[in-house]
Amino acid sequence: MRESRFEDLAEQVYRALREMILTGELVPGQKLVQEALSERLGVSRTPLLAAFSKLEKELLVELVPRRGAYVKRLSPLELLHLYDVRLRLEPLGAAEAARNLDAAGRAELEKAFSAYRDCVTDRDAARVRVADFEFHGILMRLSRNSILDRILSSFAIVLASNQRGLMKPMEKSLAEHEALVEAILRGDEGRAESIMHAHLAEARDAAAALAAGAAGPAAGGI
Amino acid sequence: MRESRFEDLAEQVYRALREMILTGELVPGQKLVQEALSERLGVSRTPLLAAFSKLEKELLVELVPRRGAYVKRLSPLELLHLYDVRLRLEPLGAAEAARNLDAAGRAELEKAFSAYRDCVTDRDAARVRVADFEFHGILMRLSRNSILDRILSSFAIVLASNQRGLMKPMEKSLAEHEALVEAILRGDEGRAESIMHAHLAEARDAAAALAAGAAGPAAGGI
DNA sequence: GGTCTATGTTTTGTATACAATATTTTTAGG
DNA sequence: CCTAAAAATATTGTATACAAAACATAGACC
Repeated sequence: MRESRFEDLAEQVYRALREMILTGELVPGQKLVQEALSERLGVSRTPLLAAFSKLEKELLVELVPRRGAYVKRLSPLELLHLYDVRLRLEPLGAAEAARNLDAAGRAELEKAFSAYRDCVTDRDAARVRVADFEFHGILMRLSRNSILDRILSSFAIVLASNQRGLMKPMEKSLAEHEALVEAILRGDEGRAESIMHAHLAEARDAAAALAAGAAGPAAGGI
Repeated sequence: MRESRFEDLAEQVYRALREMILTGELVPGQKLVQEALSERLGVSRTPLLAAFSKLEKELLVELVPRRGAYVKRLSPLELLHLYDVRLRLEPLGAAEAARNLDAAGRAELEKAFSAYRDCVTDRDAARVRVADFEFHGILMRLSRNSILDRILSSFAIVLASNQRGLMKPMEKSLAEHEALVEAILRGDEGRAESIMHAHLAEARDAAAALAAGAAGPAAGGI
C-alpha cells in the first residue's frame, strides 16, 4: 500500500476555499486578502498560496500578479464556452460509464440518483444543485477515464454555472436523469450518450441566449 | 489597461520546469527534490511549491504528500484517455476557429503552419513535435473559446504523448495540417471539424493498440 | 478648486528558519 | 550472511520575517 493518509494543509485550505466559493460565502469578484484568510482559517499564508494556485487552474480564482487573488466571475460567454465543452465531454463519459459499469459502480450510481431524486421530491433547489453536481461527477468517475474525470471535476465551476438561473424545471431534469440511469444500467452506450447530449444541449442553448442577450443591451461587465 | 507586466517567480519556475519536463531533461518518474531544484534555478523553495501545484493540475507532476514531487509518467491507458478527450475537443476548436477567424488570426495561423512545414522540410523530428504542439495550441486559441483553450493548453502533456513513438509519417501529417488550414481559411466549419477529427482518430487508434498491448503481455508498469 | 506629487500604510512576493516525517545508514542479533 | 531495530541524515511542510510594490492619504502647486 503506497498511499498516505496524511493531508496537506494546502489541500485542506484548497477544499475549504472551494467550498466557500461554491456555497457563495465568497462571492465572485471579491478579493481574497491573504492575511485575513489565513487568520480566518487558522493557517499561515504559505499553504494559502498553494491553494490559490490550484484554484486558479480550476477557474475558480483569478490571480493577478502583485494585485492579489480574486474570486473569478464567469462572463456569460465563458459560461457558454463551458457548456460547449461539457456538451462534448460528458456524453463520452456517459457512454464509457455504460460500457464499464460493474456491481460497485451500479450501487454508486443508484445511490447518487436516489439522493438526487430525494432532493427533487423535497423541492429544495439548493440541494438539488449540489446533488446534480455530484451525480454528474460520479458518472464521470464511473467512466474510468481518469483524464476526463480530472478535467470535469476540476471544473467545480459547473456548479457555479447552475446558479445563474438557467436551471430547468426539476421534474424535467429528473426524468432525464432517470432515463440516463436506466440506459447506463442496461449498458446501452449509444443511448446513454445521446440522452446526456440532449440533457446538456438545452442548458447550452439557454446559456447561448444569455450570452447573446448580455452582449447586446448592457455591454457585459467582466 | 489592467494587465501587469510583472511576472511571478512562481510563474517563471513553472515555465522552466514545464520546459524541462517536455524536453526530457527531467524524465518521467524522476523525483523533484526541492532543495536541489531551487539551487539549480536560483530561487527559494517557496515559488517552487506554487509551481508544483500548477504542474500537478496539468498532469505533468505527481505530488505525494510527505514523499515529494515526481515527474508524472503517463500509462498507455491514460494516454488513450487523453486522446479520447482531444478527439472530442479539438474538432470543436477547429470549427470555432473557422467561424471566428479574422485577419490577425489568419496571419497567426499561416505563420504557425509555415513554421511547421519548415520543420518537416528539414526532417527534424524533435522540432516537428514542438511545432505541431504549437500549431494545435494556436488553433485552439483562435477558437476564441477561452475554456477550451485553457483545458487543452493545460495539457502540455499532449506533447509528451507524441514522444511515445506513435507519431505518424511526417508527410501524411503535413498534408492533413495543410487541408485543415485550407478549410479554416475558407471558413468551412464542418470540414475543419471533420478533418481534425480524422487527424486525431488515427493517433487515438494507435494509442488504443498500445494500451491493449501493454495490458496483455507485460502487466503494465505505472 | 482640481491635479499632481510626496509620504505613510497595507499587501504581496520571496527567503529563511524550524519542526515533523521519511529515508538511509549503522549496529546488534539470529 | 542475512534480518531487524535504532540512530543519524535528509527532505518535506509550515510559520515567520523582510523587502518591494501597490494603494491610500495628505499636502503643495497651478
